[in-house]
Amino acid sequence: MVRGKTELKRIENTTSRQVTFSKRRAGLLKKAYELAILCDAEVAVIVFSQKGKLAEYSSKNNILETIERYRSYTKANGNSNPAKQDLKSMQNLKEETTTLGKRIEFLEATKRKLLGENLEGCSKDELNELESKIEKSLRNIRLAKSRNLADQIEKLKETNHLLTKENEELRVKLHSQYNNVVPENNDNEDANPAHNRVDVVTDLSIALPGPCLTFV
Amino acid sequence: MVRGKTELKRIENTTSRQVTFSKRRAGLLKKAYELAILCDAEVAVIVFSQKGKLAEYSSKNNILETIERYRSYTKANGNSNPAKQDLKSMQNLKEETTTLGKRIEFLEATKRKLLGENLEGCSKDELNELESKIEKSLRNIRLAKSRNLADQIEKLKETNHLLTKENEELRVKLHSQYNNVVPENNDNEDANPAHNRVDVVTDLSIALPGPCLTFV
DNA sequence: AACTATTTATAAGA
DNA sequence: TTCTTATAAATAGTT
Repeated sequence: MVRGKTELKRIENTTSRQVTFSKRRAGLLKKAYELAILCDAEVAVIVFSQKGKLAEYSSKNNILETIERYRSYTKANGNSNPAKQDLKSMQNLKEETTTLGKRIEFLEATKRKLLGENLEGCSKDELNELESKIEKSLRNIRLAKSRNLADQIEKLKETNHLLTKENEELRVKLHSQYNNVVPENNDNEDANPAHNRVDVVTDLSIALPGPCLTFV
Repeated sequence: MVRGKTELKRIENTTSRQVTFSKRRAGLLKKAYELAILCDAEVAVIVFSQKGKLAEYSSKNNILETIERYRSYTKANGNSNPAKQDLKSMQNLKEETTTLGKRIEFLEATKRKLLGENLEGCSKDELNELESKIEKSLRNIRLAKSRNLADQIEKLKETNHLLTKENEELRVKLHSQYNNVVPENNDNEDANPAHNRVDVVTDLSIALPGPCLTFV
């Protein structure tokens, strides 16, 4: 690898993954070829791209020879269930994979354009359309973010409300049981009621035995 | 290869052939592994040494999976007896369409998100990431638009320049052949030189017989 | 198995 | 896709 060594993990960018795939596939097949020639070895390589495209290398005339040798070697043969299938449905399935492959290609191209990549071939009209789509998308995303924040605030308020109520109840309870232990806090300089509540709870945890409320 | 590049032919010295085999076999398997990881490809490698020792690499749990996929792929391409087909191949093809279908589903979901649709299930982090991607995309699209416009302007200027020259030549020609027919236009009130040129050409088409310049 | 001088492979950019 | 180029990786011959 080169130009800042690559980490050994899936390349996320589709384009560069495909380019790297082409190059490395060629490299792998070349290495296989050299190994076979230089060392007189029997070598078979099978590669399927993500789109399902096949590439292969075989030092034999037919790669199936090597595969058969492999089967014998591993004694894993003896499968070959000779149940037969209809040619027509086979062809249909093959056509289907082709169709699906094309759709994947198309979707990947669309995705790249939406991400603002590979825009070289786009006409003015295409660019304008793309721009308005992306602007709309951005509005939607920001809307979703706002909603997300609003929801969060709503939930926090609710929690806050519940806590306040609970707190109030506790305070009342305390007041009735330990009439003179809990300070009224009327003179407390901190005007933030939340702080007052925390103070009360803290006092509670000191004043009362057993489990107590804590804020997590 | 190194230290005076090796010729691509069988290494005759047995020892060095074996040593080279070990090194290169390791290299080949490593390359296969990297290709599978980096490019998310399905790779199978089988190597038999001259002594018949087996080495293999497979990106799947079992190399037979890839071998079966290979069989299906080549059969589906019509490389085998068209009358009968193998059940296994059929199953593999079905699996393949399922895999491709899943990828399509994923790509379509990605596309919808990029278009700002179906954002309900997104977390805050997802939304932020999406937003920055889309902002980047918008910048790229606008850049492409600017380039597009700049190109257009450049081309128009060029055309303009050519037309001006052509026009000038025609005017000279006219002047020499019909000395008194073409007006000098010195008193023309329109200060726009482009308009002057069009006037001249228009005059030309009226004054002369035969084919004339037209602007398309 | 290590070393190291060179050749190869290849990532990024055009 | 193909070309170029800078740099990482592979490896032939040696120890």
